Amino acid sequence: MTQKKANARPALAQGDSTEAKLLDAGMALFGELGFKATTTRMIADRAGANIGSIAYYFGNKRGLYLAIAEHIGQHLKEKLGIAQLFAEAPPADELSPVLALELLNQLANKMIDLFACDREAEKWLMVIMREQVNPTEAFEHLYKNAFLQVHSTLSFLISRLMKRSAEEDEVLMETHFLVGRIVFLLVGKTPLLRRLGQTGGYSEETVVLAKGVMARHLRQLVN
Amino acid sequence: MTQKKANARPALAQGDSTEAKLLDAGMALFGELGFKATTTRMIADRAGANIGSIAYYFGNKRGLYLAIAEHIGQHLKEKLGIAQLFAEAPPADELSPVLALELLNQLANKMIDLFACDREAEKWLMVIMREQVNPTEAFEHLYKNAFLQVHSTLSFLISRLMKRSAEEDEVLMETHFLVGRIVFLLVGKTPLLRRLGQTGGYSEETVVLAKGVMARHLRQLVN
DNA sequence: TATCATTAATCAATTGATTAAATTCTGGTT
DNA sequence: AACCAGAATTTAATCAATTGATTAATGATA
Repeated sequence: MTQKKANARPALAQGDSTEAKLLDAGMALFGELGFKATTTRMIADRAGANIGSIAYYFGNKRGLYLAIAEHIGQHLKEKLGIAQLFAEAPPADELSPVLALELLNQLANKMIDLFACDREAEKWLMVIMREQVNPTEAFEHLYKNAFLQVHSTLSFLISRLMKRSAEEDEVLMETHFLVGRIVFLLVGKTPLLRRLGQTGGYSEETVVLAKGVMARHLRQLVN
Repeated sequence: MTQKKANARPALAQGDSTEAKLLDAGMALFGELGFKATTTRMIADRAGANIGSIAYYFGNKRGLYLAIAEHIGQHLKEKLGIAQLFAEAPPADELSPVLALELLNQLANKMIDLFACDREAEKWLMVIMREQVNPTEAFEHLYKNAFLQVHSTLSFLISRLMKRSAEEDEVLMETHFLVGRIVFLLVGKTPLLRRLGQTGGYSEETVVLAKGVMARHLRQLVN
């Protein structure tokens, strides 16, 4: 029996506590290697902690994974600032196509920066993506708190742009295609860098190019 | 020492031989679960073969994986019929934008069918994608014989469409965005089906919709 | 002192690999 | 056809290494 703390974890493990270091290490490793290929020893080593501490704080390996999934939704929303986006915008029913395009461009650019450049976010973005491809226990949470948040925000803006209803399949498909283009900057990073003759990571010019091409695509949604 | 056959395998293991069944089973499992999460016992069970036969035919688990990677390039080229595409087309330097658009639409539609509907191809498509995300020994082969084949064919057609050089970064980015949209039909299948309120797989109408939206996007490349 | 936290050691289960024996297949000879 | 020797293939059992989990002892903290 583990009498330990089990539940009732302090709101959001902060700083350099063992618990926080395990979450960070796990996020990086699960994102890079996936759940099965990541061993508890790797996590403990990377966190500079003992293997036993995983059980102490999270029950077991899967418990740590689920705890990580719960954090990711917050990370994503903070990074993209979806909340602020609407705070400054007018009420939904009087959002002009012009302003919708402007907001859509802002959000797309933020997403491109995140998926293409943010070396730290890269890790947990991959956790989200892996979970969409091979859903496990954590899928529901990540879908609802991460994927759907972004997807529905985008489809709302696109619906205003196209002067359609946000529930139409065509709007959803456009949204999915939009997300696919950006996601593939991360998922297909290795082959694209090859194609571009670059090494290491995307150059500043490449990111600008991606945003430019994306902006043109978005503009053409209005017609 | 294993004096067995080692190299010199009969061109392409056919039919219901143990070797072919191991390749099939491995393709499905590696594609679904990834290399690490797939055990040799799973493969043997699914193939209705003995665990030892993996070593007998392929040396070890990794050998089977690499053998599978070598088959995938052929599968892909057959399914997309890239060879035929150009057999019927005029020489490269006199390919009009109109015809390029037509060929591009054909290829894109074939890819959509493959990524969205082909339950059998789904497995080894995922092997290709996994390898682009987390390159291993098999990356070089799959990139050169699968990914690059498709990517360079698409970028050539797009370059004709945009009246640009096929080496320009903007053409490569358009190509990558095109591939990303289609790949995400597979990678993001679970969340998109949710969004569309469908279960199981894409409906016929959804596939038609995807092709229609894609066709509009391609048309807009001409401007 | 009593709770919280960390550590090292150990356990059972799983995994990829190996082996030797058993079985099937093949070509050549009578 | 019948037979057989040798190769090819399949099988069951076993091995060492790795893995997630557990435990009891120790250290730190309030």
